[in-house]
Amino acid sequence: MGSADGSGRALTFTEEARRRQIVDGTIALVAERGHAGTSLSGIAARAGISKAAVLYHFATKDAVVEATFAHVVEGFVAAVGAEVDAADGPEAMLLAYLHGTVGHLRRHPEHMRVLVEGLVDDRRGARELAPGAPAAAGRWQAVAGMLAEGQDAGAFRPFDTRVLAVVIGGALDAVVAEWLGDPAFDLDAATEELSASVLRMIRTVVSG
Amino acid sequence: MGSADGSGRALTFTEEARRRQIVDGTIALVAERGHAGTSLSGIAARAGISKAAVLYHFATKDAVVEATFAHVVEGFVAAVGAEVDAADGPEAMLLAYLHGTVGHLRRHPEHMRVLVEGLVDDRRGARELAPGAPAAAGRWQAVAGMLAEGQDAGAFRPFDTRVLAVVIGGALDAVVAEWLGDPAFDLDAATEELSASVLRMIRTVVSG
Amino acid sequence: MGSADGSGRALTFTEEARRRQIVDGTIALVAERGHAGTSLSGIAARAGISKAAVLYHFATKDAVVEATFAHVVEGFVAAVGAEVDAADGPEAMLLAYLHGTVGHLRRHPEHMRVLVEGLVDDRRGARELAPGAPAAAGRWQAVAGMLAEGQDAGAFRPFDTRVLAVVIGGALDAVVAEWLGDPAFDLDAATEELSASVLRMIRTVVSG
Amino acid sequence: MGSADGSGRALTFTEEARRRQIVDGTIALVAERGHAGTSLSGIAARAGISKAAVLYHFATKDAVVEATFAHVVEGFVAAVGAEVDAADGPEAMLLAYLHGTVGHLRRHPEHMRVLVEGLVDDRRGARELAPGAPAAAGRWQAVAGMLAEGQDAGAFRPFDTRVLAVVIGGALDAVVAEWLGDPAFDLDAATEELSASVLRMIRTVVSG
DNA sequence: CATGAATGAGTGTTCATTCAT
DNA sequence: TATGAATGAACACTCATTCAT
Repeated sequence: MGSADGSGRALTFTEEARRRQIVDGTIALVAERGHAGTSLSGIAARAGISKAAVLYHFATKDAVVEATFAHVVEGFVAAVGAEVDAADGPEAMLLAYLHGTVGHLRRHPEHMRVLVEGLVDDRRGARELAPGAPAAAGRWQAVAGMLAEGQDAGAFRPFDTRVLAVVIGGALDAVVAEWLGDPAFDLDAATEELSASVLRMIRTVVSG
Repeated sequence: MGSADGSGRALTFTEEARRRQIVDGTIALVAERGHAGTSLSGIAARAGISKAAVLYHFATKDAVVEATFAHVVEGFVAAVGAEVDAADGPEAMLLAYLHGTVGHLRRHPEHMRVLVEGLVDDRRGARELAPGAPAAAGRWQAVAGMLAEGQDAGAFRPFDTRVLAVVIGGALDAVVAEWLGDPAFDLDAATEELSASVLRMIRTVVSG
Repeated sequence: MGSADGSGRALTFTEEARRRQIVDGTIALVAERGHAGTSLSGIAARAGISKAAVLYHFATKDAVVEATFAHVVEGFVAAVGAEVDAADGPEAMLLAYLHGTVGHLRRHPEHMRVLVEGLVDDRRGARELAPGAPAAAGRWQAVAGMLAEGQDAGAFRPFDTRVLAVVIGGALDAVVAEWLGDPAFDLDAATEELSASVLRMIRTVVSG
Repeated sequence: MGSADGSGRALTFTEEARRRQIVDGTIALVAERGHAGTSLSGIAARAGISKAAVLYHFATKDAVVEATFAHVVEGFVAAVGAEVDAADGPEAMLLAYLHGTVGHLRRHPEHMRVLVEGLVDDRRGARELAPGAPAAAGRWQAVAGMLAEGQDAGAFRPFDTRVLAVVIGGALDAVVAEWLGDPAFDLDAATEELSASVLRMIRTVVSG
């Protein structure tokens, strides 16, 4: 059955390297053709190994996709988390989140599609990446947390934190997606505009 | 050859009914499984007819998908357009757009996924619904127009209209998507919150 | 069941006209795309009527093909037969056959492919036009007859008439086919060369 | 991706064997039902493997057909070429060609149809075996060469070599086809008669 | 540790044919 | 007399998966 089990046994160094190679190929492929256009043989070709080899390391194509998603999310959380942690106060944290997200995705545009096409149950019960569905239900829970903190500190006006997290998150995603679809789109300026708009949304006092 | 021509000749009543039946089935299927999970046989089964019968009416699976997309967009534009047209002034129009969109999608939740997975040219030149891509490049152009009008009228502060259209559109989509993923989500309250937030974003003067 | 029966009932004038229209379309289509590329809908489109209408007049696609073949053979036999009948003596008749065939096919190049792809039993027992098979077994029986006459008259040397009929027929077909494949091929000159060669083959005395 | 690449890498022994098995099945099928009646599933069934397995080894059905054609031509050219090369002088070479062809096709009657249905570009640009078309335009170019040599040597009378090559080739094909359609046909006697007739056609001096 | 070989289920599409009208 | 509507069977091809080696 190979080593693609969930037994928790430590992976060898080579093993780990192969998995990375496969995951990286998957990211690139999804970025190019979307999830629907990403076949196992495509992944294998990208990684320079055989289809069977991929399944030796991952048991299932779905497992590859899940691992890829996990890897991307992990990187995202780490990068943005670091920036957020370095910020002081709810507002600075929120801005750090916005800038951190944009910065990370600008550095890794191939991660965008993997990230945005959330995990969803398809008809066969298998898990599949699909669009238009809220990824993992709580994609913007971190944002909601910051908003709540800001409210507690009296810096933000009263509002439903879940709703505003969704609003801010959706706006953020849309801005990055716009840039992805049209590289001429000025992402920096847009991020500034977004930040300003978000502050207006949440601040208790807004000055012209 | 069937009647799946583009000759513009008027369709018979029965023909029109069958096409609707097929399009409706496709909408339902896309809502359930997404575009990637929507096969011709699935569509046929949904409509209670054979695969060949679907292709008798539509020449190609792509034609079915395109017709479905067109039908959904048409309905959306008609519904929201009517509400917007009935509104007075840029701000009212924008709010009408928000409420109109939410209202329409609440009445037709199955339309959401068809709408959000925009038409995109895939690698083989064929047209295919794909996620994460700004549908038809100008999905929020109407919003941008209202924003520009509001600025001209001096009611809105200065900002890049394209960027704010994207921000507002993204937020709107996200709110509806959240409700779709969790029917317990209070869509009405969220829409109010969204409206208030959007007004704060764009108004020259913001009061409490 | 329509009128496509073999009851021998006289066909109405309109009926006859429709059948001709269908047969003519089939000839054109076979000439363009070969038998394999000739579908019922192609035939119908060519004739400007519906698929069902074709089958109203012909019961079966195979029947259309057979009728087409019969029509073409009939025309061929009539044309060449007339020229042969007008000739005097076995040698003149044979030359008339060669020139008659070439002339007829030059006037009706679309008939060539219908003629050359002989009738053959395919796997399902249905009759189908297929290449490389001797059409109707006795395609060159007429030639064999002339050869026998010439031998009886002492004008031709002794040889197996069936074999030489096959040889002459094959050569004739090949010459016409060459012209069909390359219109620059000088068919008149080739026919002269063919005639001269055939005479050398069969004459008792050969001069020069 | 299978091994159906054109990379020129050497094929494994087993791989080569499978390909032969598939090609042989295709030859048999074409002989039985003609190219039009030769489907991928037919080929697979003949080879005792699944459709997918055939496509594992050959990328495309067209590739199977092309490989089959190439294999048959190769065998034909090798066999006839050897006999021709062993002959001395244009006349002997020509006779060797006739006897070589007949002998080879008698030993491999299934090759006839593959050989005679030449490679032709069909309307969709794909390559397909089609009837009635001069295979590869120069199917009898070798014959034309021998005829020219004979003329240069003064052994053959003057004539257009292309035309006589077509005539001789057509006659040869027809003789073999006649035998194929009727095994009772005495192929040896026919070949002798053909040879004699051809010599009469081309020799400067004809005796008796 | 990795692969070549194979497969069954499924893809969209074409085809000749049927039948109610 | 003709057709619009529908269909089942077949078509070439793709896919994720299995398994002996």
